[in-house]
Amino acid sequence: MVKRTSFEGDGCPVARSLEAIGDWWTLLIIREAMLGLRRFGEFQSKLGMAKNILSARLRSMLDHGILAMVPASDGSAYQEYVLTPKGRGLFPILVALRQWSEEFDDTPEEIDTIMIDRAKGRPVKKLELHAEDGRLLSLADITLKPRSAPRRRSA
Amino acid sequence: MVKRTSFEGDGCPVARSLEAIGDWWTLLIIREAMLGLRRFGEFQSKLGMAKNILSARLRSMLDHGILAMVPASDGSAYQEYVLTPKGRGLFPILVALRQWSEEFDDTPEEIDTIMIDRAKGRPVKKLELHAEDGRLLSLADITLKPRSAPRRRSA
DNA sequence: CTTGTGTGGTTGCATCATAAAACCAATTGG
DNA sequence: CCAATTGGTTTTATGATGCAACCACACAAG
Repeated sequence: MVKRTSFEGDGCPVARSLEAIGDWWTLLIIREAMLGLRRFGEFQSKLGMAKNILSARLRSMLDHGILAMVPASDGSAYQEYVLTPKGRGLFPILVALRQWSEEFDDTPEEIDTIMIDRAKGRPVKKLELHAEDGRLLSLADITLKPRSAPRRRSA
Repeated sequence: MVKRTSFEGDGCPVARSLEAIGDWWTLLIIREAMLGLRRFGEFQSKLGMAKNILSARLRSMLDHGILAMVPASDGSAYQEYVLTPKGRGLFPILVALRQWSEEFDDTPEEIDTIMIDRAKGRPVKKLELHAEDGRLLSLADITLKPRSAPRRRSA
């Protein structure tokens, strides 16, 4: 089996997230959903992607509980795709991706939008990771610990 | 050409980041690099991936300036792969992926590690997005603005 | 009720990327 | 110098992607 090496059984939470949203198009669909798109045709025309791929990704996100179908909206009998709380929880990931590009992209002049605080119209600050006591943490300040090592048979 | 729809020309910074690190294995390689792995064989045996794919991903990351080759380290004539500042800048993305899994995974008991503050040995807080004035921002509090639209030089 | 149009998909290929294994060169070790 | 390890490349098979064509349903007009 070649199977594209599913990360389902992996205990690494990064791998587990990638299992759900690591596809090529998934995060872009979620980005558009966060900007308010809801209909199949809206995603398809905005992203310019093949309809079968869009269909497969939407179904995968439904299965993962990232999107939900709501039976109505503007009166028509069609359905719409809306983010669940789990889907909205992806927001920091999108922000992190955006800010990495803003900070390190080789041709930042090609970036066409900036994220601003709606209330003040000012750019947002960088995402920050803090300790429980409030200290700002970077890569060098953290480490990983086994969770609680329950009886984990290597079955 | 089918070409997998490269996002190179896209002005969306999320797409631009995904162009560099949206591959299946790239973020896992970076995760291991952040944990201290440096050698080809270390990545290959730790991740259990095919060597040709690892080779292609490492080269891609070198091209993108995420990794660099350093000619020595422990005295041997081999080379090692180390994160550049741009590569270390991916840290918030990894944290965001991890925290999303921790918060929303359907089977969180399978997650085998937690990220802790090295100094205190306590779990870290969630990533937070703040406005310039310090207010905590969520998805509903932000919007996107065109970067520098006014200059309408007719090409 | 029949035709027409737009939405929301599915189905077939052709092509590309990925995976596993075999192979190979250079390094190191004895 | 011979053998094993490291660090890959090549080969081949299969799964994923992309495009276009097709199809089902809703809705509106005649």
